[in-house]
Amino acid sequence: MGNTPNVARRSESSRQAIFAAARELCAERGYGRLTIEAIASRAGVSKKTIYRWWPSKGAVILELLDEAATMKAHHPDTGDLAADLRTQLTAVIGMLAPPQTSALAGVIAEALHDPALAHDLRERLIEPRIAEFKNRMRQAQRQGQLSPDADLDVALDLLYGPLYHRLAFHLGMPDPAYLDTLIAHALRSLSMTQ
Amino acid sequence: MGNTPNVARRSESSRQAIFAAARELCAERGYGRLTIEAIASRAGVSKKTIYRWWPSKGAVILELLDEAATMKAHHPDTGDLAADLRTQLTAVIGMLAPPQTSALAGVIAEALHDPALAHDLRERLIEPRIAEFKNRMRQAQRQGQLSPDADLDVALDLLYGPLYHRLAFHLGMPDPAYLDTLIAHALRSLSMTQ
Amino acid sequence: MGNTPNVARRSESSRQAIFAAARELCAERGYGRLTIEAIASRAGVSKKTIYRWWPSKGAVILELLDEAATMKAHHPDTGDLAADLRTQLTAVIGMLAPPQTSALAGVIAEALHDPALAHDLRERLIEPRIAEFKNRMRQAQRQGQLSPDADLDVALDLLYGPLYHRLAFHLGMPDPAYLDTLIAHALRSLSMTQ
Amino acid sequence: MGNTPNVARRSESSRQAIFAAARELCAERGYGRLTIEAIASRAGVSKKTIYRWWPSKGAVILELLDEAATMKAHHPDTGDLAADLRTQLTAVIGMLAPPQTSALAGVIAEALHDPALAHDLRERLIEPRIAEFKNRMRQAQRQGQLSPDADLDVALDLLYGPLYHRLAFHLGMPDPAYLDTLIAHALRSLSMTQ
DNA sequence: AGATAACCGAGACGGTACGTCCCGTCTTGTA
DNA sequence: TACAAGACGGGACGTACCGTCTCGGTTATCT
Repeated sequence: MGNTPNVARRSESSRQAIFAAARELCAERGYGRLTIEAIASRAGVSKKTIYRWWPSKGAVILELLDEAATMKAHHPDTGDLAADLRTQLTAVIGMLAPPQTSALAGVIAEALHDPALAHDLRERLIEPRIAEFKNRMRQAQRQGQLSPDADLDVALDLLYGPLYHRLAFHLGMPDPAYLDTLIAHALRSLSMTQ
Repeated sequence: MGNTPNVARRSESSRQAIFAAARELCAERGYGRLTIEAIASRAGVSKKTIYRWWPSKGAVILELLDEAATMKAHHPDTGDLAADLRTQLTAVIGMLAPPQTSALAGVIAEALHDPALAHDLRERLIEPRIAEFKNRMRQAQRQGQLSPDADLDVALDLLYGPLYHRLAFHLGMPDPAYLDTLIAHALRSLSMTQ
Repeated sequence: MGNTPNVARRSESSRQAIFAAARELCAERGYGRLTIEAIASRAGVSKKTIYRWWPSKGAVILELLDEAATMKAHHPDTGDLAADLRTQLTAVIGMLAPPQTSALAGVIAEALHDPALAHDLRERLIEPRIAEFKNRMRQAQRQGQLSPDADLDVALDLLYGPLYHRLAFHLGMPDPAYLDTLIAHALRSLSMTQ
Repeated sequence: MGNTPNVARRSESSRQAIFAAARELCAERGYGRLTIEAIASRAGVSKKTIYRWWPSKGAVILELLDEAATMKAHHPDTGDLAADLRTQLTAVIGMLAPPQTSALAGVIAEALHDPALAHDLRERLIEPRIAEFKNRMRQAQRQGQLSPDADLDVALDLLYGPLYHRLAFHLGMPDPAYLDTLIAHALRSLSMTQ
């Protein structure tokens, strides 16, 4: 009574084994063929252990992506907005790369019919990155590289939209030259006063 | 003269019953909970009949969408480009509407891990519509509403991209006012000389 | 208008093709894996044509066996009863030979759960042969090789029983020496007066 | 001390439910119309649970028969060989009774095209009973009721053969009087010196 | 220094759907 | 009208995973 409650005595080694297995299997078979059973088996872990900590395979992958994402610096600020955007967009393109085996593309697909996963995806993975993006854009506004009037929601849509449009219909990711063209169009339209 | 071959031929009534069942079930349960078994059962059709003509539920939905799409006129040409784009984009937004039960969103999700479906989705549904879009844009160029130099691939990315970006992360579809803002930005940047 | 009615215009060539296909497939895959579809396909015949003339695959095989059986002389009468029985039993053993691919064994198995087939099997194939057997035995009685009191039903049971008992439990068919032993026991007990 | 291994173990209640369902359904519909699906459904068990432990419906029925058989005393020894044989044969006749719904007849039929099942049928069900039969016969030899020279394989064939011959061709099982006649013939021929 | 309670592996379990096979019926044109 | 071709509704097959559930065993705090 009145004593400290048990903290979760979660096994970190199991957690890492699960992530490693999930990453490997996703790369080998693609997200669609990935199963909890296979992850458990490959990780040498009981299925129960996975279900104890995550509600679905999407949640495992989401946490894995989140962990990977937070390990990297994001939205570099070299002072050159267009160059920094190119760097960042190229990184995202790399993560969506072959849609078959891209963990991120898999989670996006699953989230389309799983509202709980969609919620977590937006809240834990996407919105923090959107905030970072807007911070970088505001910094550009302060530095006079972008009009102070620029609508940052529009900026997000114009810059990131093409990637997901192309992902959705397998139109191929933009090559570097075309990416520059896109960035140029977006920045140009954002910097014009209405 | 050139008469019908000696084969038992496909039942049109089964085909329509399958489409009707698929449409209903997708609306009721969402694409993710849709199963071939349920479609067959609701349509009063054997599973074999579905598998005889389509390789997966995605292919059924794709053909259904294609049939629905070709029944409607597309990319209206009222002479007012921005208005016509608003009309068209609003129609697409309507099809993606609640991602849970949108047949189109479901096919997009499935195509992310099914290359064969992805191929058909692009070839049968998307590319013809992209061609229509570009025709409309070329018409606008002829009419002087759009710079003759405008890059139509960029146009596609800037105008449609935001929809799929928002779909992917459940950011909510653009409302009419914001849609106009997007269209304005896109057209503005396209019409500037490089 | 009082003209002659159409007699059944059954195609004899189809009938023979069906029998040939059935025989081959039964030998190749065994009776258990034999299907009407495969017979039709191999025979170059429509399934409908098979169903028009036979109610089941068992009936096809039964007719095939009947046709084969009636082409051979049965129950030879060389004057030596034991030798003739040995000849006849050896022929039957040959027909039951590898139970997997024996058409006769297959029909027997199927008749165990198909009363209509069982009826036809008994009536068309078995009872005529039982009658022949009894005729031969009666001839032996007339010739003094068998007691006139011998119970021919018992004779049938004692002589043929061992084959089916061994068939049922895969105990291996009697070899020639053992077959002679069986015949000797049977005839001895039949010839004793009670 | 040699304790239980660290594994989830088989559910005895499921096993009994499966046997009960199989028994009932076999009696209701006959072995031929018996399906794994129906057994699973009636037993309130998943199909996988059946397939986990048995390779086919024949194997389920075989184990069920084995279990039932080992629960009863066999080959009684009252000192009267003919009477004991009559008792035993009558029991077997009862198990083969209506071929449609006899589980034993069903397994025999299936074993005719399933070598693995045939193997198990012989090894687990039949050979132990043959051994019991021979023990009883040897006891009779010791007690002077049967010639010490009697060939026990022949005895088996002559006594049990008629049952399976009659089963195979739906000739009707022997009635008690005829059964006595058969036993008398068999024992007589076995007890004669060669 | 136990006690004890959560975690862990293993994997059986009731389910649902899969995609396939074959059934027996039917439809369509040809001969 | 018999036939080949083969689509059809139906039902069972055997498999794959789902998410839940016991089972013993192993930790790792908390008395």
